[in-house]
Amino acid sequence: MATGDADRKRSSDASDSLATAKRVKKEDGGDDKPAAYNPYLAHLEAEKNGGYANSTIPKGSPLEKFTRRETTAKQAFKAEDSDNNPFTGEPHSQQYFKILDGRRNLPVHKQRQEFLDMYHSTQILVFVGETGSGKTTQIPQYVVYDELPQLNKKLIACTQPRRVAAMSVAQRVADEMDVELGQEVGYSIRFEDKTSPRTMLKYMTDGMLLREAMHDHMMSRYSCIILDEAHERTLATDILMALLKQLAQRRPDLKIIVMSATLDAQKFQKYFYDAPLLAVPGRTHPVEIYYTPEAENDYVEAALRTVLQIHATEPEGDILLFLTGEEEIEDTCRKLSLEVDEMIREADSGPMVVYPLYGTLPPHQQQKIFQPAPPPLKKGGRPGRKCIVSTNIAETSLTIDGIVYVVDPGFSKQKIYNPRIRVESLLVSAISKASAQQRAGRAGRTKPGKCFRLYTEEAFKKELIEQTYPEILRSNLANTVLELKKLGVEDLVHFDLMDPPAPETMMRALEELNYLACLDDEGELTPLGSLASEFPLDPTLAVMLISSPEFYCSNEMLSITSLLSVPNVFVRPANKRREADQMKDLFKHPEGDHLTMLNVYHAFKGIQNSGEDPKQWCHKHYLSHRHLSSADSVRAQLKRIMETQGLELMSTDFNDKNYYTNIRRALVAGFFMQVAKKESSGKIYRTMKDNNQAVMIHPSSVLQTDYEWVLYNEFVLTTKQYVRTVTGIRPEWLLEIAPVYYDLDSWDGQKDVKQALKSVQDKMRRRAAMKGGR
DNA sequence: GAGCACTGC
Repeated sequence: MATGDADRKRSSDASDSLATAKRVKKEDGGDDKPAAYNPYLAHLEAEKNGGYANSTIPKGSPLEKFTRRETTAKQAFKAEDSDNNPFTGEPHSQQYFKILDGRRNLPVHKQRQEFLDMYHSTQILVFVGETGSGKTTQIPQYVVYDELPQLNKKLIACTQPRRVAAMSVAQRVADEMDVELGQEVGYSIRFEDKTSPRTMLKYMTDGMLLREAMHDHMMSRYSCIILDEAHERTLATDILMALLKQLAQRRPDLKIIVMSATLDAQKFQKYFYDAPLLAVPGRTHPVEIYYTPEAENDYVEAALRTVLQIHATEPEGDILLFLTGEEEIEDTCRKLSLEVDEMIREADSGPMVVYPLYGTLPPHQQQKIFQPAPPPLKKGGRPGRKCIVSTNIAETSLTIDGIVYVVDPGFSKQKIYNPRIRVESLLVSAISKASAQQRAGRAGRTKPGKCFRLYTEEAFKKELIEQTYPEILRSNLANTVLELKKLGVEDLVHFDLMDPPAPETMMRALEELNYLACLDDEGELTPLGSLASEFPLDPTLAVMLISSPEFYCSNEMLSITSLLSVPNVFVRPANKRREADQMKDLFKHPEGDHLTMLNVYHAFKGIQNSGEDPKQWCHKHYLSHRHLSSADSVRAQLKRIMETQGLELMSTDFNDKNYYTNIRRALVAGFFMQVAKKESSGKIYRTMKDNNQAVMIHPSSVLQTDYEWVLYNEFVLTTKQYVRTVTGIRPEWLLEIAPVYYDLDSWDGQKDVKQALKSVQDKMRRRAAMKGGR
C-alpha cells in the first residue's frame, strides 16, 4: 500500500539522518580519557554510542568508559558493584547487594562474557535456557549494560506471552536494578502502560509489540528486541518472528534475541539464517519417569488410582495431576477426597487436600493452591500432602513449588480449526513430547521428583508428536491476515512464517475479509479494513462496531461488542442451576441473547451508579462481576478508539419502537455470514453456506425455535453441533445489509434457502414498486 | 437440555 511505503520511508530516513545530524563532538577533554584518546577520532566513539557523545553519561558514573556494544562482563560487574546506581546516580540500597549475590549464583551469570561476545558478533541471536537459568530476568539486563539506552534513547523490549509474566518479571528486574517500577524498567500490557520517558527496558506482551508495529513498521523505538518464551509459539510470537526476520535487513542497527526453553532451538536457528546459538543449563532436579506397562483405556480412572497409590506408598511431597477440563477436574477432586477419607479411616493414611485448578476459576480460588500441605492428623502420624488437579494452566502459566509427583495421562484440550466449515473447536487430544517433558519437569523444581505417565513408553516414542502444533496452524486467520496487511506485508503467500498455514486456511481468511469489505477484490486493504485493524477485535466485531452509527446505535453496539469479547457473564454453579436460570430470566429479552446480554450490562451499570455494591448484586444475580468489569474496561478502550477514529457515538431513543430493531440490524452488518435458517421440521437449523451444517440452538439460549432466521455469535462443536448466543432476524435485512454475500444470482448455498430468500426479495421489490408508484 | 484448554490486542 502507498501509505505503508510512505510510513516506512519516513521513519527510515528519520532514524538515519538523526544519527548523522546529531552526532556531537566529544567535548570534555578531562583527565580520564582512554589511553589512546585522539580528539580527531572522537566522532568514531560517538558513533559507536549511537550518535551521541558520552556526554549524557555523567562524569564519574560507573558507566563512563563504556562504549556501546563493546562492553565486557568485567566492566559490567564493576559497575554493578559500585556504590551508586549507574542509571539513577542514587546510592545502591542494601537490598540491591543482597539480590546481586543471588543473581551471581544463577547459571546464566557464568556465561555473561560469552553472551556479550556473541551479541557483539551478530545481529540475531538464539538463546536457549531451561527453567531456572535466569534468562528472562538477566539477559535483558546484560543488554541494558551493553546497549546503554540512555545514550541513543532507544528502548530494549522483552516480550512475554502473558500479561502476568510481563508485570511480575518487570517488578523483579526493577528490584534487581534498584529502580522504581515504571521508571528505568517498566512494562506495557493491554489496559496498562507502566513506562515513562526514562524507561530503558520494557517488558511487554507479544501482542502489544505487534500492535505497536502496526503503526511503526520499522520498530524504530527499539535498539534491541528480545522475544522470550518463543517455544510457546503464540500467534503473536510467530508473526513477530517473521516481521523481525524481514526487518533485520532494513534495520541493520537492530539486534534481535530469540529466547526459547526447549531443545527445538535448531529450528529457530535455521529459520534465522543460521544465527549463532547460546545454551545455558537450567537448574532443576532430576525427575524419574515411569510408564504404564500397558495402555489404559480410561485415563481418568487410571489417574485416580495412581494418585491414591502415590499417597499410600510414596514419601512426603505434593502431587500434580493433569486433566483436560473443568468438569473432569471437579469430578475427580470430589472422588479423590472421598477415597482419601476412606484411606484415613481404614489404613491410617495421612491427610490429603485436593485443589482444582483451571483458568475460569476465580483468582482467590486459584490462590488456594499455594497453601502449604496439611500437617499430620496426629503428632508423629503420616505426613499430609496436597494434590492439585489442573488443566494445562499448570504447564506454562502457573508454577507451583513443592511438587514432587506429577501424574500425566497424556491429554489436553486443544483448539483446532476446520477451514471448510469455518469452525474452531476444542478437542481432547494427545499431548506432544515437548508438553510431556514440560509436565514432568514440574516435579523437579524443589527436589528430585517422579513423573507417572499413564501411557506406555512405546506410545510416548511412536505416537506423540514432537511439538504441539503452533497456534497459527490451528486458528481462523481472518484477524491475522488483517493484521499482516496493516503491518505492510504485501505478499502473504511468500511471507516467511516459521510454519506456514494451510493454503485453504489462508484462502478462507482472505475470502472472509473480502466479504466484510476489509479487503478489495485484489486483496488490498480497504479504508474499512484499515479502520477495522485499529480495533483489538476480530474483523467481524470490528466491522459491526464501525457500521453501527449507520444504525443509530453505536453506544449499544459498543456494549454488546465488549460483552462478546469477554468470557460468559452468566454464572451457573453445578448445584444451583435452577436458581441461576431463574435469575437469568429476569434479564431475558424475547428477541435474543445479544439483547439479553445488553439488558444485563445496563442493569449492571445502573447498580454501579446507584451506590449498591455491584459485587453483591452480581453474586445475587448469578453474574460474573469479574467478567462484567472486564467488559467495562474493554468498552472504555473501544470507545476511545471510536472517538479517535471519528466514529460517532449515538443511541436511538429508548422509547422509539426501533430501538431494538436498530440493534438487531446492526448485528447483521457484522455477522451476516453467521446466519442459520430453521428446517421445515422442528429444531434443526441449517447454516447459510459453509456446507450448510445442521445445527441446534444451544440450550442456554433465550431463543429456542421462535425464529425462522437467526444470527449467531459462535458455532460450538461438542456432543452435538450448536450455535450459541443467538438473535432472531428478518431475512429482508440480509438482502438489504449484505447484498454481496446474499447475491442470489451467484448463490452457492442450499436451493430451498435460495428460494426462500428469492420470495423475500420479490416481496421487497413489489413493496418498493408500490411506494415508487405513489 | 448444556461442558468454555489457554493466551492476547
